[in-house]
Amino acid sequence: MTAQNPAADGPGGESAAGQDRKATILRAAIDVFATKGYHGCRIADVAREAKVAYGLVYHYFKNKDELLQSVFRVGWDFFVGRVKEAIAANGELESRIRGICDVCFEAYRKDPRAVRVLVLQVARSPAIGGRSRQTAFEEIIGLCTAMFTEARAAGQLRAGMDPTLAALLLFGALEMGLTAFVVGLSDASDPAALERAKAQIADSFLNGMLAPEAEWKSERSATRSRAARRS
Amino acid sequence: MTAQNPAADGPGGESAAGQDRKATILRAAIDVFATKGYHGCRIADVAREAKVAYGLVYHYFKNKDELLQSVFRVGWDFFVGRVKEAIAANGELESRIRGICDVCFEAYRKDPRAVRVLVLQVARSPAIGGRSRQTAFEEIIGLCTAMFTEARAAGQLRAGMDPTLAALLLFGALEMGLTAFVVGLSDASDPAALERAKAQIADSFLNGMLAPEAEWKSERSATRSRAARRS
DNA sequence: CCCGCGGCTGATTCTTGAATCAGTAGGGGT
DNA sequence: ACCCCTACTGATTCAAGAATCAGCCGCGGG
Repeated sequence: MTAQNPAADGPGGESAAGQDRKATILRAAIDVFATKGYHGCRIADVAREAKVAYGLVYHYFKNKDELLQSVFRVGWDFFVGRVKEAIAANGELESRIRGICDVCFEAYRKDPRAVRVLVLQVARSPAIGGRSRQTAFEEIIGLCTAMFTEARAAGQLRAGMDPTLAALLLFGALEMGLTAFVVGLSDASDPAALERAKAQIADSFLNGMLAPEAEWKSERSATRSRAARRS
Repeated sequence: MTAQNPAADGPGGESAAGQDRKATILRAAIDVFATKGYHGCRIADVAREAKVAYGLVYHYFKNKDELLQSVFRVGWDFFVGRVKEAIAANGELESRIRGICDVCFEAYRKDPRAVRVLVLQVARSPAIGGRSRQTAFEEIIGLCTAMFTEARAAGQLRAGMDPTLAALLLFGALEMGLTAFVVGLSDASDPAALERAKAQIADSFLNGMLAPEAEWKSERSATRSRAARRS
């Protein structure tokens, strides 16, 4: 008992301390979902992890589903934002792809738990997240499809390659690569292993995806990538 | 009580009928899990789908989890078997890969529901299936890792490519490709779309994975895939 | 004919855990 | 001084649905 909250704001204003607590709960939710899974945990677990009263969770979140929803939205929006940046920051297809790989692996390095939740819990699961999962999925795929469509127009895609399928395969490769770490099949504690995996995913994806030299129109800057490919 | 007698066969009725019922329930479980998900359905749904009394489900399966376990084991064993065949039936890396792609897409064509359950429900999920998920995952990946290791020894792998990672990427691509259909992002009702996707997955994977001509020792038969790449 | 046995039934019981709610604390406005 | 509003608490309530169990039905054998 004894609600020990030294900070409270005036009426009508949002309490900074309140946002603090909310963030704590969100964080705890990520950790608990990551270890026990959405269905495998109780709200009590989240409350305990956050060191917060059971009821407070319901003070900030309508129900368990909204909690998951929030975890997802925060994590996903961040991720999508980073991917957009990676695309915008690079003009060339290869560096864009590598940028996207960077974003994924960096996210995992920085917060494996969160990635685990996104990859393992939300991404797959019919009921969980309702329509937002489907939407989110299409959000990223659409983003990258556009990128690949542009690349194809520039003649950079292997002939006959569907841009949407290209987008799917990129994330398929990334997701499975990350899953290996998440699931413990690869050694996540070794940063070098992460780097190696990242590089190899990008390499194998690119070299299968880039059109062969012969067909390049290349009004773009002369690509060093050609040289890289050779070796 | 607990009628756990496997050797018992009814007089005229035959225990074959019993196996029949059990199979019916298993089939119903696949369909229900596929549409509503493991957590999203009740045993009553399975019973209704199987047109069987509620209690009979518990007559044949200890509990809900064992039901899922059975669904998984049956489906997965079949799948792994087919993959083994595909590897054994072909001597060359490229045809083996294409064979594996065939198996996956054929399985989907034949029984989308079952694939859906394997891909969406069991594959990801910490609690579900307990340790069997982990094991099963390693089963396939190990199988293919061996294949790629062999290929690398023969100089067919791009330099520096890790066999396990190669295995992961192959299934990452396949799984995501299939997911697109499962989730409705691609048109599953169009058989041509399936064929196209299958071919493109194999192509993009192979052309990124096969070592470039220059580095080939090639005691193996010259692959037409080289020519395909050119065009 | 009746006894028992095994496949089978589905209402009943029991567990779990989500969500509620009556209430405390304390601060700031009036 | 009072009031009220927001943050917060955790025992209590309640529904869902997993698992049980008391018993039926039809047959074959004694």
